[in-house]
Amino acid sequence: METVVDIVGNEEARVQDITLQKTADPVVYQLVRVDDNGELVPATDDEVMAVEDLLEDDNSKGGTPDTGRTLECSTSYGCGPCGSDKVQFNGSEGQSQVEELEVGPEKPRMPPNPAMDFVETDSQHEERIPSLIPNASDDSVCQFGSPEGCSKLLGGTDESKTSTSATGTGLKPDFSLLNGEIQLDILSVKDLQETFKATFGRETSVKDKQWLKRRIIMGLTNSCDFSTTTFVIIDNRVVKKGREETCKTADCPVLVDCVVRSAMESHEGPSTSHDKHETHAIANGMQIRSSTFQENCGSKDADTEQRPAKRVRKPTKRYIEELSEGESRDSGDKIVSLVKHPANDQPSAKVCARPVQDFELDGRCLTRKDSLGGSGIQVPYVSRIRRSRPRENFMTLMKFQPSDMEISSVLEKDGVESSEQLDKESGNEVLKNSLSPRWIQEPPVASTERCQPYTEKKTIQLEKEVKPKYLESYKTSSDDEVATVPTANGGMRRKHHRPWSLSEVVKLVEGVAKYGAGRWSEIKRLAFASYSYRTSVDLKDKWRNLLRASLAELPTGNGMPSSRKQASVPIPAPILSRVRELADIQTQVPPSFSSGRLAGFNDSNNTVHETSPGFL
DNA sequence: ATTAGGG
DNA sequence: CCCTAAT
Repeated sequence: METVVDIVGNEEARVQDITLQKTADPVVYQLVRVDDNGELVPATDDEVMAVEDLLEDDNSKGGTPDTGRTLECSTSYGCGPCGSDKVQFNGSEGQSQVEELEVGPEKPRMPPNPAMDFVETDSQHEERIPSLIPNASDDSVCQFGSPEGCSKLLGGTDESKTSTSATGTGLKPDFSLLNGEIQLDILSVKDLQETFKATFGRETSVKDKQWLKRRIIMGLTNSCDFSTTTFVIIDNRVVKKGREETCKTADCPVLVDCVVRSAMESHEGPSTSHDKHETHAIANGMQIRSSTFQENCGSKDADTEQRPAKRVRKPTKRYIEELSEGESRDSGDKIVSLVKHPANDQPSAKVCARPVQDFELDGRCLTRKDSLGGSGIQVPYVSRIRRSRPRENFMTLMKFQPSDMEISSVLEKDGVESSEQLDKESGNEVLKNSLSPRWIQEPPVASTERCQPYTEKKTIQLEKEVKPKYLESYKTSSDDEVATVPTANGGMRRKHHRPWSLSEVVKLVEGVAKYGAGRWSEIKRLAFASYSYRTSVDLKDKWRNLLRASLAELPTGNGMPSSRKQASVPIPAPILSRVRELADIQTQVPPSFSSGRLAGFNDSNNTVHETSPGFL
């Protein structure tokens, strides 16, 4: 049994590129897996994430961006006669399988571009991606789709196909400059690199003129058609074309080879033909795909390139936008909101507090088609944001850390930072390095490792021990949407009570300290950007409650037990006292009243001061 | 659209 | 939390 992963619709068949695009554009992934029955099954969220992790890891490793890469996954599969697992990724544009099929015929008019050549450059540069792929069991693989602006996606998946729109738009400013390849020939490497940059918006370190030329030409031409690149990962290895050998070796039961190739590559030249074949053979399950691939390219032409035309990479809409506008995030936000997953309600443009974070979020739009066959509904979601219940996690943490000490220390730090930190700790985190499912972090080392020797590529392991149940729970827990429920009187009511986590409370307190009570919208925007739920009204209400709680606590004397309701999340005394202080400050505006205790807070702008520990 | 308050 | 009045 082999597992095949098809990545269709990548703008380019290189993982690296995909990775890059992720940061540059919202990327839409479609992950579909072919199960044992040969049915297309939507990949699970975890699988999608796994793929993302893979990509991210790869990216972080930092290879040369421009070099081709090979994705290799070593997974250990049993040798048994298992059905093949296939996973397909389709670009947003492509409709899953259907799309693939079309591909061949569809593109009669291939541009003459040079194919991309991984091969040329690649071989030297190959790198392995550290990632993962999972286990053999039934589902595993993932596929990445072509990155595209989400907006595009949303708008219509087919844009890409219709070369027109995309192309037409702003992508080509450079074109004029360069008039075709002719000029490219006389350019120096440096110039080519410049051009490359101008064309693709990113630097390249590649010095190979040919390569650069091709890329540039592609970039320019590309607009006209959409590129569907297919990566085929067979077993776990992704190989570029030309690596037949590896493929062959694949038969080794344990070790699987995943071959990734771009569709174009398969067409490539002379030697290619048989390559395809092999690939084909190798991946029994996937015949369809491979065949389709081949078809695609047919004509090639004038290019200096010998290879049949590869599909050209079509710059994504977003990419174009970025080039022209230079603005990165807004589309992302829009998209997100469209999708209804307001990870961040407010762009929080004013604050630079956490641009990076936001960007990360925005930049990634994950969409999955739930339906098989590509006709389905797209279920978009922001990928990496795993929202779990902060509170639970937090509480867990708290168990180990005496609340008072912990909190106070946290408070001592700068407000924002501390709160963010808390967040991370609480598992709300968006950052990838935050706690992620263990299956990603602790890959079960597969027995397959041994087989690896084949290539120099690095292997990645995709963990796929995700169990269905786990997944289920995951899904349910991750819905951070503000689920609303129609009420009898016709209004909408929030479905779930969202207990305030300590971290949220801390944030709120900090926010009040910084911006002042009453400026809820500000606090909301600045301090609660990551909590899309929690409206400014919520903040206000919570503050009110906190205030009450803090006051209730004062009367040391007596009746505390009955009068005071225990909040679901006990608010640490230090925080309550802090609340009190803030309240005092607010009300006692007059500076005249600066007692020693309040000294630090006289100024409303005041950030947390670290003095007087006793204070907190 | 945001706030303050009451329920 | 929701709802509403007042800004």
